[in-house]
Amino acid sequence: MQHFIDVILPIPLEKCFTYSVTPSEADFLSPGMRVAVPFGKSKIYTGLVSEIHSKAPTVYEAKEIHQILDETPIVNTVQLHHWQWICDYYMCTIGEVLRSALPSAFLLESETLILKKPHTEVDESDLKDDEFLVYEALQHQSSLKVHEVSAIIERKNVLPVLNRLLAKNAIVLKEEIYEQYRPKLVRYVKMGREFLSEDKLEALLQSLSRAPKQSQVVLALFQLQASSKKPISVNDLEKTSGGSKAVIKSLVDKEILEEYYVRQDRISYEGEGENAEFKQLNEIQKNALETIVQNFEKQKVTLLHGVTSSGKTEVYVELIEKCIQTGKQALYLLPEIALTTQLIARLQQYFGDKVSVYHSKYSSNERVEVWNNVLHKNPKAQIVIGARSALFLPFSDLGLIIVDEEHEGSFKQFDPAPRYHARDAAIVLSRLHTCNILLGSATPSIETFHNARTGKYGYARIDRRFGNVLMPEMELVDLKEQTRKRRMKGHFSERLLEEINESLIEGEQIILFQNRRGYAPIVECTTCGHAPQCPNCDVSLTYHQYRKQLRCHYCGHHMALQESCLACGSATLDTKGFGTEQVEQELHELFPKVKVGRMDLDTTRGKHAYEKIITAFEQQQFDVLVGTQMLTKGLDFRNVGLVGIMNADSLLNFPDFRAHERSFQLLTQVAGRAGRTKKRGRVIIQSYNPYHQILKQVTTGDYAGMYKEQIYEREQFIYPPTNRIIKITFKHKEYNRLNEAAEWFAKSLRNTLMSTILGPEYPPVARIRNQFLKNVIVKMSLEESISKTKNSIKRVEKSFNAISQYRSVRVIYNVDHI
DNA sequence: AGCACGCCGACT
DNA sequence: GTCGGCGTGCTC
Repeated sequence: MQHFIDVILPIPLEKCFTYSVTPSEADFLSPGMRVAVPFGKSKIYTGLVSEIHSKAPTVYEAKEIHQILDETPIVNTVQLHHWQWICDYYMCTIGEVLRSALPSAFLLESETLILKKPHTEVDESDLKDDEFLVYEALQHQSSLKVHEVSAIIERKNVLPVLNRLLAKNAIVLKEEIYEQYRPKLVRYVKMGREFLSEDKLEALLQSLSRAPKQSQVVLALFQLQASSKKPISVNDLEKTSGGSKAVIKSLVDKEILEEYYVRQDRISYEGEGENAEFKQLNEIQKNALETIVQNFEKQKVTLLHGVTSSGKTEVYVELIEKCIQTGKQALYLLPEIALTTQLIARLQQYFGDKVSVYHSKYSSNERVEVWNNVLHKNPKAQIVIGARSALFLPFSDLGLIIVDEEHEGSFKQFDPAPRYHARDAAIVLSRLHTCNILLGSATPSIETFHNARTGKYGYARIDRRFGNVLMPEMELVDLKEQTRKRRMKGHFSERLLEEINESLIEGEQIILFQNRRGYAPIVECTTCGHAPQCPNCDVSLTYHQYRKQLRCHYCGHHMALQESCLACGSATLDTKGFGTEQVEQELHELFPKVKVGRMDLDTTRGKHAYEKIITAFEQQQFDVLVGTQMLTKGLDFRNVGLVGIMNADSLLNFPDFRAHERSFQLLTQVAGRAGRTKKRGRVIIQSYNPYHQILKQVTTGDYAGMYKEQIYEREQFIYPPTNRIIKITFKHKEYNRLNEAAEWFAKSLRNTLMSTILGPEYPPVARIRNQFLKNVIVKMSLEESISKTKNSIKRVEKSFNAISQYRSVRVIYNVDHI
């Protein structure tokens, strides 16, 4: 009987690929193991075995696999089911899910090697110049890589040359794959066996009397060995002995020292271990915990709705403790930016080295280690705290998932596919594991709160801050009036300045929030009205003062700021709008002595920049922190007495059905940074529209009112949660072709679907990186079958792709888009 | 997604 | 005349 395997390849293709295997391979393999398989003319890819069977494909000859890469599966069957759900629900291919789920070091790709053909003589005069160069290089080196060849002949396209050399019988090609994961090895040394006794050592030191450095190293090593049983790394020896690497090496060469390697984990917790006492929960927290546990017993997804700084984390800690006591694994999901060292350190204090962290700032090798620890149920990874991609780890026995800051839009992956929502995918995962899941937020998303209201989810509430700290006092400032009365200094109202002054006198710190980075989003000529635009995108360029640059926030295009207008030549340039840089600068002018820090994408570029700013602010190295959204997430600063929102309108006027919900959440969260200790914090919200309903609801903490109004609007205008939406984006570099294609698609959808179809419409930024964009939104009632509708959409896409002018237009699905 | 194949302009 | 541009089609 012939044997075959179905393989998932990390490429965006609907089809499954079948390869043939030998009986013994079929016996050895099981789903979830990686195999290297030939794909296309020459490439070798890593794929994942999804099924082993004996149904021979009918329309093609299955290729044989190249090699088996794993001894045991690295992905379990629960994961495969979960991935299948993700690709079905979010309308992408399982290959795309695979690609984003596995750490990249697991996905090896082949590299073509060029070798000299053995036992053949080539007439060198027969070779052209560049061919000769390659041939010549191969006389000295056994093999060349493609990029090395391209360096030798100083050209990008090397294939013609290689093909000619192949034809002339001078070279052969070989595909090679490499394991990318390398364990970290640490070099240790010990005394050679012969010199272990005291007298031997003496003799040795005698013989080294003319090599003072070497004897110094030997002595140091001897002392180190005597003082502790621990192995001694080369680095340690180098430091204590003062001898260089070369000295140590020569000792090793003389076999006086013996070196050996030990595999070391890249990520390990060096702290004291579980030393921190669990904080005693207060009555309200206890009640919440009890409600949660009751809901868990009913196997319900549960929402923990606790105001900012109400001590949700302590409740999580209790639940995690309960979970790990049963020997099960726990997953704690957070938005990327909320994964701060503050929080991680806190959890490590409670759970010691049982905590592993997993997120995008980790290198691929580090991720492989966490993956393997989870896979082997290593106690080190019994608790995983991570960003959305931690959802893909190979949990086999999950007991609890916590999705903290559940309302955060960044849980939804935007680009590339799979465009999944980590909260919703986590709920599905919890079902597959029959495990408990808790969603936590101070400002739940309308969706989640709706589910709690209708009884689908359990609901627990903490409506008081921990330690009975009062909610901050909020005040709205009317910018219109302030401007009319000429009470503004730059972008600061009189009230805000008063409060800043008072806080500074009190020695409290201040956070100022402005949801825009750079100095000003528009530079405009007051003579002719010209404003520099990005050549690749339909946006005006933002002025960044620190480099005197105009930058595009969509494609990264930048140019120097011109002294005079590029259109009319006059020097009457003015800026419109303002960003964090300008707030920072005005502060410097208004309060020359005050130290100001800024936290936005521009100041947090480096790997640890983010941490540095937070620590510096924590240690009160500056008094004021100006920043964007980043400030809102899970930061816990003790000494902040005042939060100022420079301009709330930029949030409220966002052209999006979630703008109001998001404004409420963002403003409430920023405000929550104020007064987290005994003294009541103050919040000043500046707005041109202070009577806006949402602002009123923020200041009175009226979540219920906000929910009631929003849910009514969502129902009226056919949006989630009372309906479902799928956004389809079309992308192409030709304006006309895109329009025609999008129109065609929308028309076909209207003909085939019951659903409401919106558009096609241009998004607010209609061109990015020279690609025009157009959106169609499919709105479905909850009664419609999602899978049927999705299938119909896929069928429309098929006929769409059959039209040759349209085929090059990219179609991007975004299910439940944020 | 890659990558080969194939057809057209701009250069040694 | 070749080199290299990117449109089109295929990958078990």
